[in-house]
Amino acid sequence: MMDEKITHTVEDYLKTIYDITSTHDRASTNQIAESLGVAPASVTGMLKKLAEIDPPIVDYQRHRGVALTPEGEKMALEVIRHHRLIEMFLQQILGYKWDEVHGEADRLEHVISEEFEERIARALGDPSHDPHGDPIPSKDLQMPPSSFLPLCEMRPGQEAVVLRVRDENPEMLRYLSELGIIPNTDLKIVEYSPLDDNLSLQVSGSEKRIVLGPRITSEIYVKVNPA
Amino acid sequence: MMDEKITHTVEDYLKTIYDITSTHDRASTNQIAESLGVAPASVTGMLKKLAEIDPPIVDYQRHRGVALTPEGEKMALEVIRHHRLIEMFLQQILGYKWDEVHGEADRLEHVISEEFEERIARALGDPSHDPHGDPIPSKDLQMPPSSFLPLCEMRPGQEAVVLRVRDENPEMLRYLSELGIIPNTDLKIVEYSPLDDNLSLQVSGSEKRIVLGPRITSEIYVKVNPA
DNA sequence: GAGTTTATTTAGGGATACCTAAAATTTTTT
DNA sequence: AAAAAATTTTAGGTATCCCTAAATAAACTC
Ligand SMILES: [Mn+2]
Ligand SMILES: [Mn+2]
Ligand SMILES: [Mn+2]
Ligand SMILES: [Mn+2]
Repeated sequence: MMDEKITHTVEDYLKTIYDITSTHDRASTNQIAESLGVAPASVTGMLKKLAEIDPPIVDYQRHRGVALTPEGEKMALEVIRHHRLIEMFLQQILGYKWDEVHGEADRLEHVISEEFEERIARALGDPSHDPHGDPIPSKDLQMPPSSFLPLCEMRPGQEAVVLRVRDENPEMLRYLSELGIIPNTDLKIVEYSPLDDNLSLQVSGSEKRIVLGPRITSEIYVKVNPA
Repeated sequence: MMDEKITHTVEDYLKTIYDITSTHDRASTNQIAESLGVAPASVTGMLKKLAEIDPPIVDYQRHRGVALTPEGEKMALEVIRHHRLIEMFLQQILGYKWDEVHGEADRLEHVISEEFEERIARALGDPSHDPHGDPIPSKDLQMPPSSFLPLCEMRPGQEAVVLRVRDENPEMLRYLSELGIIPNTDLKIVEYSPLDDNLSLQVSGSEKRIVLGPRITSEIYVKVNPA
């Protein structure tokens, strides 16, 4: 039947599939299992269920992973909009730090009403990005266009502005904000060491050199300044 | 073991038991079943489970219903504090009407962190009562003292101030606010009709007579003005 | 205090929603 | 075409919450 009730867990599956398919064609069972911290067999079971819903919210093909159907994508964007608006709201209105918002938003995103969503969106002036620079889908679920590259692909001489930092790791977020690396920060790449993929860089306005390993630089997304 | 994780359903049981035992010695199985909309046998099963938790959160005696233990009362007050702070927050900060806050709060109360609780309490200036006049337990879970009588016990000639209105029925709340009957409204009882228990009364400052039946007047709580 | 009524418990199920380990299968790599 | 890797199936499990019908216990009434 149409309009199946969706559980929190299903919403988390949809978010994960959305995330993976933003960089891959389809999301594999193992990728999903890894990301959600469950066994692959659990994922297979769930995917088959999601493909049986009418209308199907995923396109599942045995041994070739899943992609979201248009219906599934809408539902994923709905949850993502909730999550990112809530993060913004916690930071702007309740004074949370940027490393404290993700966990709370992960719980609240499944529970708030459309009314709540609309009211915080209005209170925040319909923001297009959350505290980590993640784009917030509009009310009609259009994702704001944005093109960024991972910092790890930058090379010496290039200058770039930080657009986005992955928000799952609070410790990393605290570390980066201590270094002054947050969305809108201007960076200059000074050195690249191919052996360990470390990047040495400077925050605009400071002389200090900062060295970051690939574990970190792959979680930061930037836009290169035109030379 | 200590520190069992409590489900949302259990939190709802605790709230219900707290509510019933505010006017009765113990809460009977059937009262709880009625209030939660489940079968009496389901309640019995749940109560036995709650009494088995270490430490027990209810004192359950076959055929004599339950009362909360100190531990259970703490947990109930914790949820009630969440609920009422959230209601206040929705009304004061997000601009909800007083009849719209209850449902949203009923979902959010189970999900917010202590951090969230503290931040909205601070943002609201540590309120002692919610939009319906319900007392909000303090951070250390003391219920603010308040003594009120149901409006239905008032008689002609008495004057009283509205302290509290039961918040479960949004339609009634809308009706009452149209009549100007909200917490802090001063009322004067004009007439009592013993046959149907109707009360005729005036809102201070208005000439208009308002007639309310017992279904409504038993949901409004007041403090009598000293004559 | 015996019978009636009401409240509660027992006994037995069912649904949902999720999970895992190990064996079997399919796909990919070499 | 083997071997390796990824995926699926099988078989079974956990936890939570809820239900009805019938038996039992307690409370109430006369
Ligand atoms: Mn929404
Ligand atoms: Mn974010
Ligand atoms: Mn609390
Ligand atoms: Mn209330």
